[in-house]
Order: sequence, then structure tokens, then C-alpha cells
Amino acid sequence: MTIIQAVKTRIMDIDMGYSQADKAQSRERILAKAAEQIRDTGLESISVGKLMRSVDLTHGGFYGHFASRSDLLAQALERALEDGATTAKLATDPTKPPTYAGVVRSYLSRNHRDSRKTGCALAALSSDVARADEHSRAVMEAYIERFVAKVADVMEKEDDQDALLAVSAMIGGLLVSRMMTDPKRSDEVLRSVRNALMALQDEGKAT
Amino acid sequence: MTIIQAVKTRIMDIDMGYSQADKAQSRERILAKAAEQIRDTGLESISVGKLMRSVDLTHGGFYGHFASRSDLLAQALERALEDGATTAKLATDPTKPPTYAGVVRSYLSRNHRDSRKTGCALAALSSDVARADEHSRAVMEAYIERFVAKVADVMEKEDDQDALLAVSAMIGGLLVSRMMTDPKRSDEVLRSVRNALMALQDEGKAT
DNA sequence: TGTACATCAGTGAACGCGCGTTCACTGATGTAC
DNA sequence: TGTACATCAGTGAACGCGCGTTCACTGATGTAC
Repeated sequence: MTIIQAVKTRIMDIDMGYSQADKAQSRERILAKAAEQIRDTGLESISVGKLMRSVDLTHGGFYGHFASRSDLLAQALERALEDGATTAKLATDPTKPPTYAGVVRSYLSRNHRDSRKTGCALAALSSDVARADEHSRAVMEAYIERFVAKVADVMEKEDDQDALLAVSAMIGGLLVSRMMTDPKRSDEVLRSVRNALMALQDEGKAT
Repeated sequence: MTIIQAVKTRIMDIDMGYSQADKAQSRERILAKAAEQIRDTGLESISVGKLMRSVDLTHGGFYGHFASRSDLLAQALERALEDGATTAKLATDPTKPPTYAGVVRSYLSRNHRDSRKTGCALAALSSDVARADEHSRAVMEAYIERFVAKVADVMEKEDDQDALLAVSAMIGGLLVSRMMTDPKRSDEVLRSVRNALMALQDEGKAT
């Protein structure tokens, strides 16, 4: 790649353009934005026209990237789930092995509660997907099982009964904390569920 | 009331009509249907025209009962929450005092999982309301607190830390079980969370 | 009891609007010579 | 390297459709005499 080409690419990063490389980038920007938006305002809140405007494109170009709105929604759901899992992983210290306490603390943190757009899609979209078609449910199911397996692993328990409780309580607790209009009570919900979940692990070890 | 009037009233029960008594009945039918539908297919799934058709009325009459679609939605949310709480109460044996085990068993039952339309609105609408306006959140918040207080009561614990865990796990567990495409795994989720929550109470009593 | 009139629950045509989708077009990109 | 042409990412007008809402109307209900 010559210097001139490199400079061109840089300019295109900002200005966008019509090259084939730009196309992949546009698609990525549309999908990333959609994945954020569905977590923030729900699956049904996506409008093709508004979404395209929000990434500085016009609505007509949409169908060069996706077959239909419903096709985008399916892909955005997967992206949102993957993105939420990645965000969770990035929040942990990579030099240390992950711990149960670490997972619970970070999932039920004020930071996670306040960043719906980038947080866990399991909590953000559970009601929506529970009433969606079987394919969407299967996709989310897979991420739930991944989460359960991860939690069972850090809990060091044989069966996944306590992991299922912990995952249910984390998703439910986050949802409940997001409902609270009083910030203090919301914090209290997070703290209580966190503490109760920690106690669970301690008792498990004692017996 | 004469016999003829009584007969007339009976006929109207079936045929509907134009009397003032019928109006209250129509409003009730619209609201009850809306409360079911939002739990089944989400707040945004309500269309004024379709809703009216589903209760054998025409769309124009809607505004004789509600100020706007958004007014209906707010009232349907309250109704759905109240309705879910009533359904839960009806499921318990009124001759015996309610128990923690009873609450958990009935909330995390296959029956509850499979009856979204009549079940708990906290689970059915949590994601939707978490991103709704503050008024809707405050309404749902009140029902969460009622549920937490109820659970804390039957748990016979001083603070509500374990009740918050139980409520979070019940809501989350029901949502997770509704996501599962494999019925066996779905049953397993319910059973595991139920068992884990029961164990919680036992351990609490032991210490 | 019977008649004349007012009320008002419910009807359905009409409205403006935003939606998802299509398509002829533009002009930058990329290629062949 | 420079020119001619093909490709194709993105544009924006246009479409049919369902939506929430309004409103003139209908006819059963309810009341006054």
C-alpha cells in the first residue's frame, strides 16, 4: 500500500466513499448502530430510514447491505449478544483468572445498569425475544447457556443448579434495578442481589 | 328491575348495545384484552384498529373510552400488573397462610411459564418498561416493591436482601425458561432455580 | 301506557404521516489497454 | 503513465400500506309529558 493510498483510506474513514472497502465498513457501522439501538430502545424501535440517517447514509442504500428489515434485526440480535459478551470480558482483568465474585460484581454494577446500549443483551432484550420467533429464541438461548456454563465454571460446582440461579438473579436483578426510579433504591437492589449471590457461593463451599 | 328489563340486559350481555351500562362493559373488555395482549406480544404490539376489532367494535369508538393510544397503554400496563398479581393470589389455597415455598413453586411453574397472557407482567414486560418513560417505570416499580414485601414476609427475614434475590431470580428464571426452545431444558431451568431458591431459605433458617 | 324528543355509544369514511421496499439514476472506484 | 469503460456503493423520488386520530352520522336508549 503506497503512502497516497494510505492517506486516501484515512480520508475515507472520515468522509466515506464508494469503494468496495467502504461498503464493508458501512455495513459494519449500520449493524453496530442497530445492535446498540435494539438494546437501548427495543427490537421494534428500529426504523430503516432513521437507522440509515443515524450513520449518515440514505435509506435506499440499506438493501445493498441487508435483505430486509427483519434480516437486519436477526443479525443485530446476534451482534448485540456477542457485543454484550465481549464488553463483559473486556471489563475483567486479563492477567488474573476470572472469579465468581468478579462476574457477579461486574454484572450487577451501577456501570452495567447505566449502559444499556453496550451492556448485556440478555437483560436488555429478554422480554422481546421471549415472544419472538423460535430462531431468535434459539440464538439467545445459546448465549444464555454460554453464560450459565461460564458461571458454573467459576463457581466450581458440579451441576449447574446454582449457576442457573445466579444467571437468573443477575438478569432479573439488573432488570429490576433499571426499573427503579429512585437511584438509591436501585443501588440497593444491585448491592442486595450481589451480596445474596456471594453468600450463596460461600455457603456452598462450607457444606 | 322488571323481568323484561332483566331479559333485555341478558341479551345485551351477548349482543352488546348502546346503553350507558354497555359503555362501561365495552371499556372493560377493551382494557382487559389490551392487558392480555401487551403481556403476550408487547406494549408496542397494540394497534387501536386491531384491538377494537378483536372485541367486536370499530376503531372510531375507541376515543369514546380512551384519550389516545398512549393513554390506553398506560392503563393497560397497570391492569396487566394488577391482573398478574390477582392471578397469583388466586392460585394459592385461601384456607392456608401463604408460604415461601408456595410462592416460589407457583411463580416458577410450567403453568405460569406457559400462560404469558394471564401471568406476571413484571416478567412479561420488564425489558419494555425498563426503557419506557418514568411514569411507567414508577408504576411497575410499585408492583415490584409489593412483590418484594410479600416475599420478605413469607421468608420471615428481617431485611429484604434475600427477598430481592428471590424476586430477581423468579423474574429472571421465568424469562430464561421462556427463552428455551427445548421443553426439557426449560423445565430444568424452572426446577433448578426453584430448588436453589428453596435451599436459600433452609440455609437462612439454619444459621 | 304511549308518544315525542334528547342523548350518546358506536359506525365508518377520510385525513396526514411514517413505514418498508423498489428502482432509475449518479458519480467515484477500479480495470483493461 | 494516461485514457476509456465497466462496475457498483450510495442517492432520492415514488409506491402501497397500516397507522392514530377526527368527525359527521345512525339509531338504540332513556326521559319528559
